[in-house]
Amino acid sequence: MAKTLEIVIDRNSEQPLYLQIYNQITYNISTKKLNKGDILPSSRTLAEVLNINFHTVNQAYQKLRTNGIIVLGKSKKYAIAEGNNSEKGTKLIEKEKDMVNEALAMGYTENDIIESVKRIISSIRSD
Amino acid sequence: MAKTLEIVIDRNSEQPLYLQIYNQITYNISTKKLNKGDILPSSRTLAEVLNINFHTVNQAYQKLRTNGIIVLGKSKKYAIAEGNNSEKGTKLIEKEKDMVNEALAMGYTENDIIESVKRIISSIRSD
DNA sequence: CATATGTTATAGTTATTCTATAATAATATA
DNA sequence: TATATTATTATAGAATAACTATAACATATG
Repeated sequence: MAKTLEIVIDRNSEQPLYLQIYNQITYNISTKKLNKGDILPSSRTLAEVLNINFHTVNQAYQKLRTNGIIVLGKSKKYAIAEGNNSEKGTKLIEKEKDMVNEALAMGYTENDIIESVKRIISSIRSD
Repeated sequence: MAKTLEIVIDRNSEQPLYLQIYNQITYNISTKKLNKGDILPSSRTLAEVLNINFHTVNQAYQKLRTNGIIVLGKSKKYAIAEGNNSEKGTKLIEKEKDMVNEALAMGYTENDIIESVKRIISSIRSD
């Protein structure tokens, strides 16, 4: 069952719990701690581990599913998607736009932003 | 007073009103529709134009101020900040990380992401 | 059959967001 | 000086989102 999935939730974060789960699962995927085909723990199991309600985990799973990041097998278990889902990214583009605008308004130059993104990608790659 | 500030709010958006205002002001700045030193409309005035409560506008202004994007002059009016505020960006980096992780998990390659950011920057520059 | 799973439904609580008023202090303006 | 405009603070309430608690159902697994 599921690799040991490292998720830490912070109840004092301004970020909703379900988004914390969502983001940390994408992190686990991009750092190859989770790989294509890997099975996720059931929402009830993960909820118990994290000491939260299973509906909250479900909310994260639904968002991952909507974005094509995980898929439900006929075994009724969620797994990391095999395929590419680059067509699903309209909301992602919107987020990128907001992020870029914010950075520019803060005084970052175009180069600053690109270098920053490159640095982030490298640091993720080395995790 | 204040350049004609183009802000459109969408009450059906999933994004809170104050964030819509925040994001659109950063957009106006990065597209040079607002420039350093330009004065923003008072929170009451903008609230009336947008047909929302002035506290909501205030929330956006406070966030802009916290991020060093606008400053309050002794005239009691908010203006676009003159200086660079690149040191304020720790939350921005967190957002970038989440964005990059999400993109990687969706199947974007590193190059996809960088190209996407470059494309967004270009499109903003040409607005 | 018994268990584990996702899904749906209902209900309630808590937190966030948005609104509505009012008051105060500081600045600008007539 | 007096009036108006501004940000700020303080309350309070309404509306929405997030989180929790149970229960029930269908399906797949062992």
